[in-house]
Amino acid sequence: MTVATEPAVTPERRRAPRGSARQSIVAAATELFARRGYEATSVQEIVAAAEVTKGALYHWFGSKSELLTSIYRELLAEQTRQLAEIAAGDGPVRERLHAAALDVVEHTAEHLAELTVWARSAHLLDDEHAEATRRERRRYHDLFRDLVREAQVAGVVRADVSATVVTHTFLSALGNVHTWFHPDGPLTFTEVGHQLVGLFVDGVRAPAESAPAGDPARG
Amino acid sequence: MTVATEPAVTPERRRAPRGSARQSIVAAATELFARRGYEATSVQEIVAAAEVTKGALYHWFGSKSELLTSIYRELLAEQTRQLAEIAAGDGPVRERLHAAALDVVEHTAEHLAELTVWARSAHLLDDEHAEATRRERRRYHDLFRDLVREAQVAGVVRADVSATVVTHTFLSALGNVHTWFHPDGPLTFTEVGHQLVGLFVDGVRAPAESAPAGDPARG
Amino acid sequence: MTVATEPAVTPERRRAPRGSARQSIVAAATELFARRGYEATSVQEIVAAAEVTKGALYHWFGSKSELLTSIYRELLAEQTRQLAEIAAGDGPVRERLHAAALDVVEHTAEHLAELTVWARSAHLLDDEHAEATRRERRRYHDLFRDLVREAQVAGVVRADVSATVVTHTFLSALGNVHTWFHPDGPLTFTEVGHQLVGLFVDGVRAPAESAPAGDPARG
Amino acid sequence: MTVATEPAVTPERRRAPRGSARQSIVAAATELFARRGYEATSVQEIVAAAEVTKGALYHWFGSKSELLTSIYRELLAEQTRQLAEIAAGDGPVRERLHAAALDVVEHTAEHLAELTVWARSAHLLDDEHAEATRRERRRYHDLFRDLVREAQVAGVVRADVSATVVTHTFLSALGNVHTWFHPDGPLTFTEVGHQLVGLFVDGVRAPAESAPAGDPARG
DNA sequence: AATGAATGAGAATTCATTCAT
DNA sequence: TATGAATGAATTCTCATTCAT
Repeated sequence: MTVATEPAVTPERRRAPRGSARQSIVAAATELFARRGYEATSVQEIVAAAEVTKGALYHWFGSKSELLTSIYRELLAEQTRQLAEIAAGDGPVRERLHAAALDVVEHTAEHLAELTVWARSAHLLDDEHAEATRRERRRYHDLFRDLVREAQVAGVVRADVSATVVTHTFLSALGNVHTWFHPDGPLTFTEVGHQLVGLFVDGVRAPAESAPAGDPARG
Repeated sequence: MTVATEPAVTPERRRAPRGSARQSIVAAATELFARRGYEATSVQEIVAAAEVTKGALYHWFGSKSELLTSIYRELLAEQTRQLAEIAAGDGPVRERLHAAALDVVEHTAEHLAELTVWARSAHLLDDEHAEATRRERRRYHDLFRDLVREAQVAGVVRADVSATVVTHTFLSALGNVHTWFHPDGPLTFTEVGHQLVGLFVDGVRAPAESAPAGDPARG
Repeated sequence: MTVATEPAVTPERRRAPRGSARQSIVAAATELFARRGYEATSVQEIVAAAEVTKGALYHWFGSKSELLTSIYRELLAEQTRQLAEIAAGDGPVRERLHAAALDVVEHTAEHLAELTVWARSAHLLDDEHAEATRRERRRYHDLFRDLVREAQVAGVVRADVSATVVTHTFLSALGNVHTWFHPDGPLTFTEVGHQLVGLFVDGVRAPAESAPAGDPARG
Repeated sequence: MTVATEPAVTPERRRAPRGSARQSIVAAATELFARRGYEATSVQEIVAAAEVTKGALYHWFGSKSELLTSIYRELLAEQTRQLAEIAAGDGPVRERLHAAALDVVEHTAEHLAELTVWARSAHLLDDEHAEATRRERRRYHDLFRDLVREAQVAGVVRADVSATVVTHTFLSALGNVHTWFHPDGPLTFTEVGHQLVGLFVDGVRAPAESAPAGDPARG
């Protein structure tokens, strides 16, 4: 109070525009996590890339895992919003389900890197963070499963396999495209995604053969 | 124990003689990696659980990653052997493909924990180990894909989706059952696995509806 | 806010006006320092508990140590005031000394928590703060010692032990009651305090035995 | 004792003689903790002073607090051993009690620095370490208290003050000599200690005055 | 075939404090 | 009379690995 450290006029700002640190951190972390993996990326590297200090990072995020969680939750929230919108549409359920499936494909394509990181590192999180995310993830899953159920009731989707299994299968087949998809392969991610939806809907069986009784594949 | 890993003629023992430290290490590591993850398990914890010393571990394994790799390669080798045998059988391709699919399910069920570890941690390995495993993994994949191709040629599997995509989809759907399967749920793993094969073969579409022209689900 | 802390006529405000942040800070810090220790309490925790911001704390106190020092100096000032008053009384020295001793007991009982903090953390302070407090503390000590000396001269207190040792012993025995006193034990703090004064005055020797010549305990 | 840390012939030592790291660490830590305080001493400083690496320190001690605890427990064990021996002697209880008191004084004098550290920092320890030490500390206290009780029963020590209070008072008066004793003052520590035992035994009252009825100090 | 003390580099995190507003 | 984002240096601790024995 007795010390007037700074005159009224401040000639120039020291660093970046105020309040932008958080964004830089998220951007840098997303990029680094995606490229090198969560565990292999040190907090030091993140702050260096974001051009902020460690203190700033810990001002915004309580821990490295909270940072990871934050990134994922934003993604998840966006995707959930989209799915909820599609599911609440008023077209026939078959169309809504199909649109939902394609939406998952699109979203996965757009955020392949982040989702890959998540898939590999979620198990490292402490319970606190894991729990919150699990609830949100579950909400997303339930939304999709309810759509599948609606389709089963409407006779559009086979009812001899539980909606839960159908949902998990589809979502995890997509959620792991990162393990084998190569951007420089013959197909774009979206093409692959559409083939995948096709497989999911019709199965691998050649059309000619379609569903004869006593099929051994029915086990 | 029930598996005779030892062919009649073995010129020299491959590795560990009578009940040695090596086995304890592998057992302990498998269990810990599965329970806590590879990165979260320290070498110290492994040797404590295996009741051996660090020196012993480094006597048998050059590094922590070599230990992880060893565990996975043994699994992979066994699975590849079985698949090769099935693929080389002389029944109709449809049956061989189906048997192969069920075999993947069974094997996955038996080694869920180890496979989970692998799925999460493979990306952490140094190039040297990664490369060797990738080659073997690729061999397994190719074996399966060739079977799919054979089935496509025979008109048993639809040919409008690449055999590679079909293979990856099936394998990764199965490879990620660990993310959602709960042993105390209503279905056993094997039941889930069979439903999964069913889905894979016939798709989710309700039979009645089967493949009408101009289906919107066909995009 | 509901409390009118403001007497009608106050020439100038000493410090905090109406229910200000300063009081919340002192209250919160006292409580936290007492419960968790000075070093283990972060400035962040203090401001959270006081429901003010860091800036506010640093507005009122130059540093964390100044905050600690402030708390202690207020206590010390109060106690010194009381002691000075008692010492300056006009009763016989024996009575004044006894009253002083009981006053220490009462005051210690009332401020056990804060005094504990001080005893544990004073050594951490930077020289500047340490010095100021040391002088005041010394003044308090000297006041008590002078009373003891007066009592020695008057033949009320034994003269074969230095007044300084007597003073320190008594004050430090009391100053460390916190290490062993439990509020839920059989005695109240005040009862313990009185026993302590009794011990201090008469010693532990059984009265019957009192002071025979050549007592081995005198060694 | 059973371990001969020093092999007869060692061609050349890389650094210090094998296995000596632990001792260097304890020595360095004791010295630094005593001089600068526990919290103010960093692990870095300890290893620098001990000429070992951080890893070595953490090989021998699980944490900084474990190191502190170890130092104190050794001290406590030694003191307890001595006290037990004295208490179990076969002289009259008055003599044994007196010997015990002097032993505390001697031991405190010898280890003033370490005990000071402990007094100031014990409250920082995590529960695990605190608990173990508390039990041992309690054992020491009980040993002393039992001796006091025995003396009370024998009529050597006044019985109107609980043995527990007597014990605590004496032990904590001594345990806090560090707060006021200056080595360059007029008295040696041992002299002060003996005066203290004298005070403890006979009280501050001048002999002539001894215990008249209705003494106000008895309140 | 194994020991286990020691390494050394680097990890995440904390924290009192500052300062533009 | 505050605010709170940002600092930056220090802190404790971890861990895979080595190596003399």
